Amino acid sequence: MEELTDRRQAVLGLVVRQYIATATPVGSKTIVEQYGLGISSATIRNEMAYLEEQGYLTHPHTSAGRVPTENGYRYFVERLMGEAELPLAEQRTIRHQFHQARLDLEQWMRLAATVLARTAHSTSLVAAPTVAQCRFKHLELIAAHGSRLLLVLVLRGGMVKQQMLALTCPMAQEELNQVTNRLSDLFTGLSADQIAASSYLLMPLEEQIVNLVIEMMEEAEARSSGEIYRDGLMNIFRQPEFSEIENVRPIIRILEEQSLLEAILAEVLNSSGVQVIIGGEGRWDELSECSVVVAPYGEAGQAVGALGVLGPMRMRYGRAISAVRYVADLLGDLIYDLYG
Amino acid sequence: MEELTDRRQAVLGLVVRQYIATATPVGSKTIVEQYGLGISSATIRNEMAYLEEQGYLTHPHTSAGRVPTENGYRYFVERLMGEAELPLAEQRTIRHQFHQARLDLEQWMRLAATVLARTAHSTSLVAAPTVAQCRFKHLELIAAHGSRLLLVLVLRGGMVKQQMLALTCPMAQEELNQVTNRLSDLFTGLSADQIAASSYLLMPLEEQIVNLVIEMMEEAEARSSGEIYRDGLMNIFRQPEFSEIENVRPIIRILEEQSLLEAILAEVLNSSGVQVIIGGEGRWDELSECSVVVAPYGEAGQAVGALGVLGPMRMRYGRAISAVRYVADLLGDLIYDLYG
DNA sequence: TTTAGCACTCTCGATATTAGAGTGCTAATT
DNA sequence: AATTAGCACTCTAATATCGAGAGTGCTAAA
Repeated sequence: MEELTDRRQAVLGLVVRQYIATATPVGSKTIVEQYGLGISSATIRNEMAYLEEQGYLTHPHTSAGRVPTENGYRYFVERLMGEAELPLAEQRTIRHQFHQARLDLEQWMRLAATVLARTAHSTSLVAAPTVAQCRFKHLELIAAHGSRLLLVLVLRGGMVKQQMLALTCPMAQEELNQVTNRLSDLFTGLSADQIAASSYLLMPLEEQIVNLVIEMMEEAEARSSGEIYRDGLMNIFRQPEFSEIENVRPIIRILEEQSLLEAILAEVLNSSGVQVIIGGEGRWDELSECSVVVAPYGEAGQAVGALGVLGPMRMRYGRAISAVRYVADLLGDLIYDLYG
Repeated sequence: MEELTDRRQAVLGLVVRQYIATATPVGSKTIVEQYGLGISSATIRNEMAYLEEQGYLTHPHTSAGRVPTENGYRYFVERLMGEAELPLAEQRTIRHQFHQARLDLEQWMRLAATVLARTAHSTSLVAAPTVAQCRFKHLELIAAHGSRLLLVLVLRGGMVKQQMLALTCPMAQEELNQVTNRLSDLFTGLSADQIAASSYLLMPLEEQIVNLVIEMMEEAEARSSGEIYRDGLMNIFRQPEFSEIENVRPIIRILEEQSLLEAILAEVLNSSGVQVIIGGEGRWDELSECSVVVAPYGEAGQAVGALGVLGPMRMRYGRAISAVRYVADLLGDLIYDLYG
């Protein structure tokens, strides 16, 4: 990405902004009329031709205005757009909404999705955080009807997992309490691996329970276990580029295909800060007409999740980026505050 | 809904079937060619005119074939379609999928949504069951970092709720255990109302916890607390009637508007058996172009949920109804088996 | 009661036409 | 050397026209 003269940068910036605002190819005359740079339309045409040659703009057809290419958008986002923060009033509103929600991760996820969708006028995606290595904190066994058993597993950090279990023969709650106490003593603070590696003498029942506990802990560590919260699907269909159903189909597919979303969100987990993926960038052709703005949140190396928005390439990047950044930071703080 | 002669019923049935299959207005000639009733096209035209007069068919325009009206579909579903069961092979596949999933309500919900969407070729909706009146079974208080407290509430029937709680001052796990024991003794088997009405002498901490417990139990009883699982959004967009984006918008709105879905699903909770709502039936104009097939599942009066599919009016009702019925029954059995 | 026959209506696709927007180039201007 | 006015040229998108074809409703005959 080479240097452009100031004037060319200005022209590129204006074309991108104008196209984002109107969804219509922008002509040289429009630029002069809207933003008059003290320059004639002919000069702008020359500059546009140069920018096209360099791969920042295209023509839908001979006699139409210019449209940014993926590279054009990228240059815009990286060099021209400038940093923006969410307006303070909006920040306050968002913060307020989170603080008056209950201390509950699931509620927060849902709220984050809603807030992001509304703030960025896009479709939002929020993946719950997963812990890098979770540790046993507490186990509870509760006799249910028949020989059913409810196993409640609490992990350090406050994550709770539950699972029903069918035994071969019913057990009294008394016995279960003994098992609970014994296992809790043995395993408190251990990771799944450590539990698996430990070789205590276990009774068959205990064996069965321990295996399930290990399985549950491993699942908690696995990405892909978590749900992905979505909102604002409507927003994306309001955009004129999706007035044709064929353009909509890939989007729906993306949003329904859990694994694809996970792949995209996983990408960002090991990095930090907001990332902008424009038009799939060759790696995801399903996203060819879209852009994604994502960021990880939470404590690096410990519990991290990812959130972001999905919209047409013609996205208001400033707003999207600042919204994603703000919500990610906020959610990180809240989680840190809740779970330590 | 008056009686129709056999021949008129036959014609209506064929028109509906043909239209469902092809999405094209069906003319008298098509009927003769496809299904030859030993009758000329002119006679069929007469019968069609009569059926139109009675409100079972319409014309998109003078020179097009006939299209069923909402009443036409309703007559078809109620009188002409006949009962159908899912093919045994398919039943077996579905049952197998459920049995090899884990004993976990959430997994089942998700699976039910997937299976329904695939089997009925529509968009599916599955609302988790809510209990009419839930009863306290077990409470666990777990000290978290700082003065945070994790409260795990188990209800009779195996539902588990968790909630973080911020105390004014930190408490040792010992003390918490005492509180746990005391409250568990007092409240086991009681409903939220009964707990609220009981007037034991409680310490401020206990007071706080009890209030939260009541709140959690009430929330568990409230409809609208539960998530609604969806799947197969794609299926609906494959239908030719949704090739225009304007027709799609209301659908998306329905699927995003939690409250609307709840209203529809709630409708069915107090009835029993599969219900077919064709074209909103005047009550939901958002559904004007769609049909919904829903059924409750679970134990009436105890834990009931609802599930169904949403598709174009031109839906394969036989398949949809049998799929919904089968999955509802299966899920009911599984839940009964799991929770007693 | 059914049906053959026919005039009539309306849609859908193809084709033609036109207005307008925007470009690229050339020659003049600064 | 850079900028700009001017103009020919291209392409789209909207609109109008037209004919083929599908399907109806009606009438009169079987």
